[in-house]
Amino acid sequence: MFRGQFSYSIDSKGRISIPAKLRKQVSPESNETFIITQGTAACIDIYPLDQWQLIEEKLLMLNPFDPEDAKFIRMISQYASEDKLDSQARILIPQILIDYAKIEKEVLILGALKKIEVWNPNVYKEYLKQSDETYEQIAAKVMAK
Amino acid sequence: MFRGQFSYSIDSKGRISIPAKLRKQVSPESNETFIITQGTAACIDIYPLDQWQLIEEKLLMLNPFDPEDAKFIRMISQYASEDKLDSQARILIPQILIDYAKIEKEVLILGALKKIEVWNPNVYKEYLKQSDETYEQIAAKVMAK
DNA sequence: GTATTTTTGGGGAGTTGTGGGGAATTGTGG
DNA sequence: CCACAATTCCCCACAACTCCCCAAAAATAC
Repeated sequence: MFRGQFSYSIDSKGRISIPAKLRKQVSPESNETFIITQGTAACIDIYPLDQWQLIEEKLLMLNPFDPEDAKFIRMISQYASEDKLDSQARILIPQILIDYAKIEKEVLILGALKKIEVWNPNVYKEYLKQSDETYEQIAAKVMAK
Repeated sequence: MFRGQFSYSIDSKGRISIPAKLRKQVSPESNETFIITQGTAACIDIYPLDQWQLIEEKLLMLNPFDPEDAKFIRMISQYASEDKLDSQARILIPQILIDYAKIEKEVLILGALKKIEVWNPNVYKEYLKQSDETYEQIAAKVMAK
């Protein structure tokens, strides 16, 4: 399970180191392979291979000849790219996702249970501000389920 | 499994390179052979041979004397053409499909799980706009299943 | 304070994407 | 059956990009 936040940087080739603490949580089955994709928020999501396969299983149950299902498949697949860590434990982020998440130099890496999120630190700050509800209120609501 | 999007171009002879990342996902049984056919959306579908054979199995179970079944069989078969990659990993797209998908010079290649789709980038942009739902909403719906 | 691990930077070989020449094949009309 | 045109197929070439490796700097552990 991924936890915590880390301030890192992205280099001129679009690579980001995966923090050592997070790396240790990745299951060996994933074999240092990750799927990088568009986050549902304004960030980049990084899934270990085994976690992503759970998502793909659901996509495979859809009917590709149904227009609506086909659209889901396109929207979810279009930004997904697979990559292995290089010998320095870095991962290459596709330019299209760097643009989507408005990432420049500094990045904020968040451990989010089953996945890892990569944010522009300023965008994340704004995102937290947007909500009218406090952490306390949100917690009460979510944890009541 | 095919994933991701790639901006490529079609050359004056109607050939398109299959992105290396997608090529690596093709099973060896398909032996670099693909079926190119009309997509159900405004695009061109490219199936590796082994995947296409699965579709043909389903088509064979249809009743060719049922008017609706027969029509579907005609429509999906009429433009289907088989081709192998050339030594530069390109395939030739039949002119009739280039016209159907309104492809000019730039093409957007989408990995869509079991098949590869080829779009005119502008047509695809319009197609995505038609949806009222955001990526976030669609993801929530699919993953709830 | 030293040794090890972790993060960041960059050079260079190999692969990939694009363009086009020319031989072989196909189809058409005489 | 042959000649011609058009198309298809196979090959070579090159620029751009990727990926792999080495290495320094910083942080952490001992």
